[in-house]
Amino acid sequence: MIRSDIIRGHLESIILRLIIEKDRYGYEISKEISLRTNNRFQIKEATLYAVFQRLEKKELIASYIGDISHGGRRKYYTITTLGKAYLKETRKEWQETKEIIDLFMEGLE
Amino acid sequence: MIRSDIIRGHLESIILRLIIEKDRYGYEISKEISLRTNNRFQIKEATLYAVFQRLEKKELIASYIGDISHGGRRKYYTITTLGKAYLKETRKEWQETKEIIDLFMEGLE
DNA sequence: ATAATTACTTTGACAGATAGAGTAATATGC
DNA sequence: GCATATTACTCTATCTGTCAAAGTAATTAT
Repeated sequence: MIRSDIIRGHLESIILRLIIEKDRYGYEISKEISLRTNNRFQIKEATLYAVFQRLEKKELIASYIGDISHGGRRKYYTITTLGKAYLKETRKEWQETKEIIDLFMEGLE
Repeated sequence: MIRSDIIRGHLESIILRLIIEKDRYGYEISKEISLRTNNRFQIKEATLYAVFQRLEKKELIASYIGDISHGGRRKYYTITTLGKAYLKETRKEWQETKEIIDLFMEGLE
């Protein structure tokens, strides 16, 4: 399992990325992250819902109550125009971050 | 300037990397980071010295007082065997982190 | 029935980053 | 000679993000 300090700062992007593909609900996103990373990273529930709150407050996502299947009522999230712009921005930032960290992680042996 | 949440988790590695090249003191490391990143990242003083404390506590570095030139007395840091091993480990971890985040940052448009 | 699974929420604690203020010595400009 | 800048480190208080833990609630499987 990858350390959370390392993923920290990318959680918003990861979640936005999954929501831009289609509207999704929390539990689904949690499972999808585990699936795509082969369990190398698992988001904790409390963290996930905290991120949702932040994103919604910043109006990068919006939510609506969906159907109540398989137990709990699902709360779906959809990305806003602002959210799409933000995601695009973070993708650029990620490229730059890689460059910078590689400066220190590469070379030497 | 790159967000600190994104560098968080790599600070220890960055500092160890600079110290493995040669013994260095705090102020020097701070300047060196700004220099190598073209000011795209600057470590804050308080952060730097907090990292030193953590690293020393974990015995990844050791320190000694150096000559008192240009003002304040310099405190030099040197990497330990444990620190070298740790650094090697984090380099592997960084490769994996890139893979994982790229999973979400690539594709799509 | 009851256990497991799906699904979301809230609270409190903790770790790491950092602003801000302080200490202290040397170097530079006038 | 004196003020200011620069070098160099330290400490405290605060903020933010992560997450353990516990709870609520409905559905599905045994």
